[in-house]
Amino acid sequence: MTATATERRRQILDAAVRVFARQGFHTCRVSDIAEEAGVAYGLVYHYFSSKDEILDTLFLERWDAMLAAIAQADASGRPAPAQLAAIAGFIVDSYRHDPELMKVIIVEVTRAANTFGRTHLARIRDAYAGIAAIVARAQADGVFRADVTPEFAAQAFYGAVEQVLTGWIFESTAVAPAELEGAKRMITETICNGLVGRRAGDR
Amino acid sequence: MTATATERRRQILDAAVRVFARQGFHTCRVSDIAEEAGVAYGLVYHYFSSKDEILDTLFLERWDAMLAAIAQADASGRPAPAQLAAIAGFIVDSYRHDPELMKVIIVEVTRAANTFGRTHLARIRDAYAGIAAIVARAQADGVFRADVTPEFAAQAFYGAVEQVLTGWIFESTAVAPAELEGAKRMITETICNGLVGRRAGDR
Amino acid sequence: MTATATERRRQILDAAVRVFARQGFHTCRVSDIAEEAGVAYGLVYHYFSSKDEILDTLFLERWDAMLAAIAQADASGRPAPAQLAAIAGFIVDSYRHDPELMKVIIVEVTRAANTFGRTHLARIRDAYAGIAAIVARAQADGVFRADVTPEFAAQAFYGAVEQVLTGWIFESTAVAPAELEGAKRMITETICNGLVGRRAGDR
Amino acid sequence: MTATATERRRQILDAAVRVFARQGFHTCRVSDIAEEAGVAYGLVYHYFSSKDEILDTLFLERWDAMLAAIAQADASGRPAPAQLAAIAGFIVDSYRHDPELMKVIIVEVTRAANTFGRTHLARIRDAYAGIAAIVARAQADGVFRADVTPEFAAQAFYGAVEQVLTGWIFESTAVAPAELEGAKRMITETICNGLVGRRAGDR
DNA sequence: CATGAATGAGACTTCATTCAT
DNA sequence: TATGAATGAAGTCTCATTCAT
Repeated sequence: MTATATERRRQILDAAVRVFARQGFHTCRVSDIAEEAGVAYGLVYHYFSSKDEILDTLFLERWDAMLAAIAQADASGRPAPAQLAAIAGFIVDSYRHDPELMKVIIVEVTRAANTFGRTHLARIRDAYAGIAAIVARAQADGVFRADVTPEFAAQAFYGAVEQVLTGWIFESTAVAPAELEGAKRMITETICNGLVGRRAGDR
Repeated sequence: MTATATERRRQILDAAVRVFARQGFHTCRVSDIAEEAGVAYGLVYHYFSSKDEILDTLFLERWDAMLAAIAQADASGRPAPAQLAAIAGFIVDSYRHDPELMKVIIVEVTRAANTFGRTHLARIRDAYAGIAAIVARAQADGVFRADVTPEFAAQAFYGAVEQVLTGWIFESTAVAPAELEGAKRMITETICNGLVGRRAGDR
Repeated sequence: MTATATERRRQILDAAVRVFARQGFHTCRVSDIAEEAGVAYGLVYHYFSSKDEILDTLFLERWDAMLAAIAQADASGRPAPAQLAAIAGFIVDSYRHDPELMKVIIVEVTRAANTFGRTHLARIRDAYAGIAAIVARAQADGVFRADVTPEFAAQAFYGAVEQVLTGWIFESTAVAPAELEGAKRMITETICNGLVGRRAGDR
Repeated sequence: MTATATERRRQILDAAVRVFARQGFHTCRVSDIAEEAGVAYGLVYHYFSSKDEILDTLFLERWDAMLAAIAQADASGRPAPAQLAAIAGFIVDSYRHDPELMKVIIVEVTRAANTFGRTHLARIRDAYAGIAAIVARAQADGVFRADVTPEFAAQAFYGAVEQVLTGWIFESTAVAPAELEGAKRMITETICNGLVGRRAGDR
């Protein structure tokens, strides 16, 4: 049974995720990807025009899902904290589902200011803008304070999430499910209510 | 008048900052650094044993200052929010003073999970630990809530700060002083009191 | 209605002429030929054993016609200048009829001393020898001077013709019919009677 | 005793001539040139930015000498046939002095319509134009017939010369000095006075 | 006959590092 | 201390050819 073109592409993409995560984009060779995928060297170039395009593809696939998640949270009509919680949850679940892919995206793209980050800057900013929009609406509704700009709030929120993932990425061992779930709660808690304490609990 | 050995080293380091910031560590060549510094190619290797060592030196110089700032904040005896504000202020001021150096450190080291970030992992974690210690004490004093782990809080705080800097790094234009100052306030405000609102306003 | 095997071969050969002329033999890919012919990649290898064989075939087809034309001129019994004029005319008409094919043959074969020119050297020399034979007979008949060797004369004649074609080949625009006809006359005129002037005008 | 930069460049250029002549530009590898020159692979790229540039340099060096020879012939004030003889002589002597270089220039540049010939088209045409200018003046002076355009005459003359060299290039053995000298005479004789015979000899 | 995916050897070029002067 | 020529390993990408369907 032969693989279809789509399956072959996926086979190579999946192998690339593992190789990029393990060795880093710059350090790995295209031959590593081919070997990991179990295909001939040249076949990689049959499906992708360059090593760059493989990473671009991986990023765009996942980032579009991210943008969709943000859009969905925005459209859900739920309270802003719940919307932010949904976004943080989506990102953490993305990590739980495929930590290697998230490692690649964060390390090689969203934080690579001179290479892929620059290339995909507009797409990346779309995500920040989506989060900022949620914040802005909550401010207009009087739910969020107005003395923190929506753009700043979005950066702080997203930065906190990404840093938590980065912490996991730097660890050698797998992250316990409880820690993943705990992180979801703590991110939203921290960003929405702050380290000082919860408003709801006040009297 | 000939430059002293120390001055020559500094001359090369400063040139490296500009080149790394402009082109990225992997993309630039050692000859680019030499050219930017106005010295001969081989002289770079007289003062540094490798290209890596240049970046290592730049990182360690600055990161030690960062650790010192954290230690100083920790030892200041001020309230935890003020201590965190001091740290955020230190980082933002570092960016104001030398945005290229901060760009290099963030883009090429603290976020480079497969290369320099791995090399300097212990040092980087020292910073997180220092922040976490501040949080932990505040929790013990009942100033900070206890349902967010100090380690997590440190990640969130540092991640928010670094993401704000990353936003500036990705911009092509210089950041206005007012924005820098505003960021200092908003970081601490957001992390300590949350987006929902200030406790001080409650009664 | 399906194409016959012969038609398919021709279809591929004709496409190859256009591609070789446009991009050059070394620069084009077999896939370019297949695409130009509108057939599948692998089909080229069903009809030809290699890329080389395609060019070999194109050359031999045309060069055999050239040898036939020379032989026919030789056998015509007309005066040597008329025989040379017939050969020059044949070559120029070949260009008029299919400039791309002549470009390919000249650029990729007769002038490719290290590759195809070496392969087809014997065939190419047959043409020079045929022209030389005409000259030799004219010398024996006292019509042509004897202090220019027939081999040299053949080279000069053929070289002049090929250079004229090369001039056209290098031009981007089509050659006017009048220029083609003028060239026929001038080639023979120049080689037979020289630039100094026509014998007929002498007394 | 170390070689100067100029000597090293020359060493590589000379090696390239031998390799290009032996194997052809497309067939040889840069490593062949380095090996032939007895230098490290990378040094070739220290002196030349690409394989192409090596050939460009070789061509331009020689072609500029050719243009100078044509200009000098043109300015000599001698009769047109003597001027053409001087040019033919220069080219033949160039071949005698360095047959490999002339092989490379002819095979890889002046006849390479899709690659280097196209690149250097303007320079190549300068030579034809220089020869045409000599013819045109001779026509104006009534020395050359006017019913052959100067441009055509230049092509025929240059083509005859280049074809004679091509004949030598295709041979495996060295060309006898007598043949070289004979060629000089016969080229001019043929182009100026034609195969039919010399005007001067008429009565 | 026809298709186009699969193979893998090979070439150019880059550039960190060394070293002779 | 200073120079920049010299080294050569390594990597990306190309593309002729094969082959399973």
